[in-house]
Amino acid sequence: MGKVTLFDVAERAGVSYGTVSRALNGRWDVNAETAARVRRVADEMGYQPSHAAVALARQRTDLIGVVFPAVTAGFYAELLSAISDEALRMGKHILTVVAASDDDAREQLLSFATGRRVDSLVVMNLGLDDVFIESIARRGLPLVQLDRPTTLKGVSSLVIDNAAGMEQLVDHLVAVRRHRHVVVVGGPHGTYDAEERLDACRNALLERGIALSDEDVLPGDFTERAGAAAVASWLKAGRAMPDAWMALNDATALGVLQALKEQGIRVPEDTAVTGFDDIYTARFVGLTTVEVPLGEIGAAAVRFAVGERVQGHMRFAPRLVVRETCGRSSA
Amino acid sequence: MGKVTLFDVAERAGVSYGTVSRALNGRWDVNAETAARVRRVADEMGYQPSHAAVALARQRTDLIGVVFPAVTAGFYAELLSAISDEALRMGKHILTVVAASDDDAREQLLSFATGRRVDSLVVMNLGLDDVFIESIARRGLPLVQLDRPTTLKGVSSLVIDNAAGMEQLVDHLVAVRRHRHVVVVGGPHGTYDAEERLDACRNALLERGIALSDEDVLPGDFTERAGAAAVASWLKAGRAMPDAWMALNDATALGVLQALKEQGIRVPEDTAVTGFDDIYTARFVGLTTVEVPLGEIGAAAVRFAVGERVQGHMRFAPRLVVRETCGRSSA
DNA sequence: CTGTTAGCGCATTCAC
DNA sequence: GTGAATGCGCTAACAG
Repeated sequence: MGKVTLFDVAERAGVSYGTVSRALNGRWDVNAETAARVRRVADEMGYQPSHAAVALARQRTDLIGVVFPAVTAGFYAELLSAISDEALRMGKHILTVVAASDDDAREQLLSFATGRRVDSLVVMNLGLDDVFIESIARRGLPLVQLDRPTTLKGVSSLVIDNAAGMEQLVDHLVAVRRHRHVVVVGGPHGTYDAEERLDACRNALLERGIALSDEDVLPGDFTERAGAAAVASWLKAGRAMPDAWMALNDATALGVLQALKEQGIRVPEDTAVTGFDDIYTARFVGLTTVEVPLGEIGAAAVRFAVGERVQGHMRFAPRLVVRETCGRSSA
Repeated sequence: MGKVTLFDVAERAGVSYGTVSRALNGRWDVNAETAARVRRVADEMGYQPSHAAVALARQRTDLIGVVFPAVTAGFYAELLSAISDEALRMGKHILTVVAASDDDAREQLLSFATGRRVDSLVVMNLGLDDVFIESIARRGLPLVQLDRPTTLKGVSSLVIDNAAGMEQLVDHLVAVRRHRHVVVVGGPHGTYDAEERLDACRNALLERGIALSDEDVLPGDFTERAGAAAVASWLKAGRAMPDAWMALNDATALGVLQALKEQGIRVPEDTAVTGFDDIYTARFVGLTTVEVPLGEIGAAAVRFAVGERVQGHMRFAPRLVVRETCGRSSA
């Protein structure tokens, strides 16, 4: 119950509390014997430094702010787990904010920056523009961005190698059977991942001799609903079922699959479906997709967040996960 | 860039910084005019109080520690979202720890308690015994437990009304078609939810004239693997396919469904399957289950965590979600 | 109502 | 090596 302070330990150990501070922080200029004794006493008394006091004195909170949007909370579970893990390993903690809206996110980030609430920030998919990002980075907080590459000063970025992922998917598609006509369901306009995936997809297909016409690219927003809507609109337009549906993320693919199923269209017999991300649900619907190494990304994010090297960039390659929605290679 | 302090504001506003503190904290004993001016100046200067200093002076961190196990991280996404939301609304923040193991969790909790890292704690499914829980609650931190009821002093508990959930499930099962033989796949031994659900299930079935023999209760641990294993062992034992499989949580049900599918056993034609929780994946496999109001629970958790009323108990009723795994009522 | 004065618990110069 | 003295930025109790 009694909160043990540095002072208490000092008294009990028969030294001044300055010495205790040094001993406990493992500094070189302390008599080894004294240090050992102090350490023992502190241990016996169950001493734990007050984070608030340390933070105030040292101007450092040991807190990493992690901000992500509510809509896709499930997707970030593994990432959060990895971040928390690595943070603990480094003696830091995670202050999580699930932002209900992009505006909320901005407000929180701003408050974090000026209020010195955290030491560094990890953000993702919040629709933040460079001007804003920079304005907060300039406040001195190292910032790690997980949704797109950046060259801003003081901000690091960890991104997915979307092209590599798409190529694996297309390779698999053509390897497994002949595909002449594929349609893709896109993601939110203006977001890096959505656009890069679309481009990569288009290129990869073209290399295999499959052209993507404008009508073959359906609008989407990375949600299941958009996937289902895409199928519905396609059917309503009376167009022939394509050989494959390529969704730019798994959530969309799930929507596509569900809509297809409701229409009695069999997968993979009548058409194929691919996703991107390999979320938890994917395996239960047999979705063929590419797995994004969230664990590695999370760990790297923390390292960049706490690292002295305030700036860095990494690209993570996804890995193909073959399940049933494209059929199995007969090769 | 320049960190604005109370002192700066005071100087600029021409008052002492004690007054600024009072004005900004909206205390009654300040001249309305002065307060307004101070507030305006603070605003202009972009003043933000230093959390560390406030925490130290006020002995309060405005932080709620949320600790949950990594294994089921996905399940907590919505809960975390709700908690974060309500916390923000109350001017608090969430310090999230995804504990890799129960031992990690204990260590963190202990450190939180003695190090005054957070003001209160929300914990769930960490395999913590009462002795431990009490030892940390006694340290003065309000504790909200989300996995089982408790009568410990200083700790609140929010639990699911498992009996209500099971009854709805069983009701649905018998309403939709005749069921004579049902088998259930259990959860981790010794956990409240697992045991209460099993009891409730047994009772609910008995009331409808369906008895559960010992062989009809398969061991499990709330994972997909356990669900699949249960089916496998059942089949290996050469026993006849039951009319229904009741899994005590959704993850288990997913495993059951998958194993069944691999064996070519159709659902719901050949047998029915039920779950519990209504996780995100459930809808994509058409799982009939009960939905746990995670949003409400999360919000309530925060309220208990920050509330002056340090102790409280609530029970949340799940809601039946009918999909396909039991067939549709022909009524 | 407002200015002054102690702490809050610790890190970190300085002297000794 | 170790003790004493400052300061981190703010709250709160105290005088005026």
